[in-house]
Amino acid sequence: MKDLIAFLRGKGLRPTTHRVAVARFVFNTSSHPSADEVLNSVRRHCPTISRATVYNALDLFVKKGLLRKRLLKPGAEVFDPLMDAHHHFIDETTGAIFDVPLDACKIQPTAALRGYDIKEYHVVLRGRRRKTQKGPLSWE
Amino acid sequence: MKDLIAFLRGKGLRPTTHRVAVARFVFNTSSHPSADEVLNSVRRHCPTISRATVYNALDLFVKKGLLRKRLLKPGAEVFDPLMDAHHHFIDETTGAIFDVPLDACKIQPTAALRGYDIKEYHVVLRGRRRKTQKGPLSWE
DNA sequence: GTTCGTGCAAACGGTTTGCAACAAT
DNA sequence: ATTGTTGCAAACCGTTTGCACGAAC
Repeated sequence: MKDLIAFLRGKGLRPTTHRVAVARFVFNTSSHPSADEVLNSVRRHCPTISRATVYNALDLFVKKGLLRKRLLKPGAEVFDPLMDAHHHFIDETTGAIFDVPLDACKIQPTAALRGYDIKEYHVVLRGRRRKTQKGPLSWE
Repeated sequence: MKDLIAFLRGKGLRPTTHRVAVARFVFNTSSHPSADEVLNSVRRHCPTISRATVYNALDLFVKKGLLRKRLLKPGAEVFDPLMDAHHHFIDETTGAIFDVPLDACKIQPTAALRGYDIKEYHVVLRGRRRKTQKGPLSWE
């Protein structure tokens, strides 16, 4: 993808083959993959890439503000390419993680939160996804 | 503590010395410790206890519904003795985690959440705690 | 030729597991 | 005797680090 190369270059990152391979996967999924899932997926099309290179690329993307690392499942941190503030829904039967738009669950901070300067908040919803819906995001 | 022994026994757990030592620490802190922090604290008063015993006790407490394991900081899961649904505030300067009552941030689910059967939700607030407050919980 | 990127392997930290000894019932 | 509990050590898994080679500027 041409614009991925421009995207990386625009952020001051040299668009090396491996970096682009990692970027192509991680910026085009909403599956919230762990680093090892990224590694395995990228290896399908780029079998020579090493674990360290994937970790380097992901950490670099996080440091440059292209990607976010999130605590959403036990055992491994996951990567989320959606940089705008938003929330998450976790299907407790499948473990699948869905993005939820920020305004889908606005909170009303009450007096109990006096004493806290809230810079951001993140809601994790848990439950089951109804089967009648289609597509990963009901708001798309 | 006498009632801790009764508490454990009431849940079908034999109140062994080590189990009570773990329980005494973890049910009387709101510091959201990791398993290793529990180990180190318990070892101060019970130097012989092994890592496996602490992990066993904590997992047992979680399985019996006395304790909750939470994804609140990177690197290690933390334990929370507050079983009623509630939220958390994380001070981004100190990393300290504070409990926040459930009704302190009620959410208004919007139409965007059609398609999700929400069983529970958990809000993580981030920011800074104002110094003028005292005590770990502004609602105490 | 100096910096940056890569691969490999080792190290690391938190957690889990296998096993033998022991205590409780 | 059977079951449950403990300690030790090793294994395990995700991640980080050290280092040498190679590519890019």
